[in-house]
Amino acid sequence: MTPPNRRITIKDLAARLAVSTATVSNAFNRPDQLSPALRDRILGEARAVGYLGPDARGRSLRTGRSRIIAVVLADSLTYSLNDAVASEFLAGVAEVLDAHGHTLLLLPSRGGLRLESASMADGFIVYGLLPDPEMHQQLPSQRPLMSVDFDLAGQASVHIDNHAACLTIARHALRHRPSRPAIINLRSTLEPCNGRVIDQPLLSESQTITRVRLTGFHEALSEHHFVPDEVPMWNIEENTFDVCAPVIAEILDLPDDERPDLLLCMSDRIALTVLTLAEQRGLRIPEDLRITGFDGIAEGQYRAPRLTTVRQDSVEKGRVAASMILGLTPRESRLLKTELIVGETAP
Amino acid sequence: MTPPNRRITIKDLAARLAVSTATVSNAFNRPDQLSPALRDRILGEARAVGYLGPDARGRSLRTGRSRIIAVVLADSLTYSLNDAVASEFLAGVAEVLDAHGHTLLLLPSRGGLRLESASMADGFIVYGLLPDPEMHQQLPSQRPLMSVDFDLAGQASVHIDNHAACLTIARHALRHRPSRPAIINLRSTLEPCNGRVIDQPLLSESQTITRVRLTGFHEALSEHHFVPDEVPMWNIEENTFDVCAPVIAEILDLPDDERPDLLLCMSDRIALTVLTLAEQRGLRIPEDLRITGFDGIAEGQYRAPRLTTVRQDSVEKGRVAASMILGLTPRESRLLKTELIVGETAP
DNA sequence: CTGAAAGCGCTTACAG
DNA sequence: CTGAAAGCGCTTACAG
Repeated sequence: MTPPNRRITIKDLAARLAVSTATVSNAFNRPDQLSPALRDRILGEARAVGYLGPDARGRSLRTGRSRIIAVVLADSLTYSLNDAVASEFLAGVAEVLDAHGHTLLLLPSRGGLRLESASMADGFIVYGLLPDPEMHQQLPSQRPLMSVDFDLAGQASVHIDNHAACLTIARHALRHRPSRPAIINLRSTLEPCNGRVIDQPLLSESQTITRVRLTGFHEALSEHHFVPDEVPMWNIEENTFDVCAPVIAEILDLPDDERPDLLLCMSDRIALTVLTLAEQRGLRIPEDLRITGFDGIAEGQYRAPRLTTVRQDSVEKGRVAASMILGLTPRESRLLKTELIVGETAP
Repeated sequence: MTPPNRRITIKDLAARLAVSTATVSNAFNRPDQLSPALRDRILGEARAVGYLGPDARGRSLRTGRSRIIAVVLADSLTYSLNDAVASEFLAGVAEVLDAHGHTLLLLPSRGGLRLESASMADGFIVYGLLPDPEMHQQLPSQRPLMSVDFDLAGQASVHIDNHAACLTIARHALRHRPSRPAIINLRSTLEPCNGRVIDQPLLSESQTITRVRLTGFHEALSEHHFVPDEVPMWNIEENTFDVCAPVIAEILDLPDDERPDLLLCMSDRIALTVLTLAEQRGLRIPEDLRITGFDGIAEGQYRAPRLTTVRQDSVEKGRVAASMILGLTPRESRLLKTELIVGETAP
């Protein structure tokens, strides 16, 4: 009898049944390679002794494949898991992986990639701009890699058209001409800045999609005869209520004749924080303040007033990325559609 | 020269440097086992040829450890990733794993466990009640296993005291005596039911924590001289806005003299949906309708009116589960504290 | 301080 | 239809 504590292997099973390990393996993996009777005998014995099937460690070493796909998250795991946009993206990835017998490994990128387990994965999806641009070179170069929401030299990527989306929503918002439009950026400055942006240098368009969004806003402002450089801007370092709140309080607490009456926000999280703080201050939306967001998260739509925003289909983004990494879809860069949602915060 | 396409191994490196594979391995894993000079030479050559370090597949087969911990999610991955409570839990797990050089594998439980990759993991955290109670037997029995928010025979678990928490919040809510209290359950019926619960049999306390919550509500109602069985109950099958909304609309659209004036909800998601739909109908909160939630998610607090609810620290729950599975904390069942949060929906 | 050798559990061409 | 054998990449006692 196999001692209960020891792990049971294909070899044990083969010995008990006086067949070869190849036959046991075939019983699990290639039913056509042995007679049904023998297969039943093997699977029956496996059940009887509590053998759950070939161990993934041996299998992955032998075959070179683990059926694990890693998503490398530029932001911390804590942030990513609590952010609606990132969560939807992951749900889309997981959905496709699951449907094709793969599982999802979550890899943080802070403090260097954790190569030990990373080298387990069959492919990598890098989500969002990595803190260190060289970091992707720490990933096994022979395995498929793709990026989402930013570009990695020579790799396929999935994007939305941030410029067009921002142009569209800003044009919509500006049809009702504001007296004092303003912009709230998300991580757009070269150096961290949580507050008003005056002369701080900004990241370039190739460095962050939020800079591309800014260009879209600016273009629409120009069309409406505002001078983009004169439109006040604030910047926010992390897309969470706690980090947004003080900056937004600063904006809303400006004297009435300085307080913006249109806020173009780079995320729904920012816009929702504006909404909450504005309501607390008794400002009327949209009469006193018009607000636009970006992303189209559920929280912005399942409330009154609903957010005017651009919906990006993050779930679909995840599905596309997963399909490509599994090779179900040709690995080529894709641009996904966005949709203007007109809510009550900027009708 | 190693052909560029072929994976580089410790063996290649050893050959190039005319040392043994043991020494190359030691250069990466046990710096004290070789001279600094030799180590530098090895690591330098590794960098030069693009060798990223020992492959996890070989290592995990040899050592029997992968530094991967799997979280088995009772609900679908899509739901779990988009649910605030589950996301916070995962964030807590990920935080501790990350700090200790481990990574997180997400395993859905629908349609049977995906053993192929599951057998890779060093340990398992099962979150929420599995669809099939026998399912955990499909997990390797030699590796650590623990359950969260439900019990698995003979395994450690992490819980909150749902009974006490619900007793506390219901007592608070009932201090202002309602005319028509009612309860909105979450997945408490034996057969799926999305609507009013009249005679449907309920799950037992050992089957679901929501039944335990119900008992807490009932106890407080009794104390306040209500007859629990006469207090109307509704049930909701999935904790999402879309599934909640029709049931809640049905409740709020009752004639004024039948509509509850206190709704004890088993989750913040339910309570927030009540709030949104009540506001749309022009009901005054809390004058016309008092609402309590459960969970204490951010979305319920970063708004006006804030939800009266019980805060459970899901992040901490994740941290505790991860610490135990890694063996940093003794693997024994734990009961975490909860806290009553008095917001404006039931002052 | 360094190396030769065994073996983790598995799958796969190949031979019979 | 079945089995003997090789080898995936690695680490670890052990010998020198």
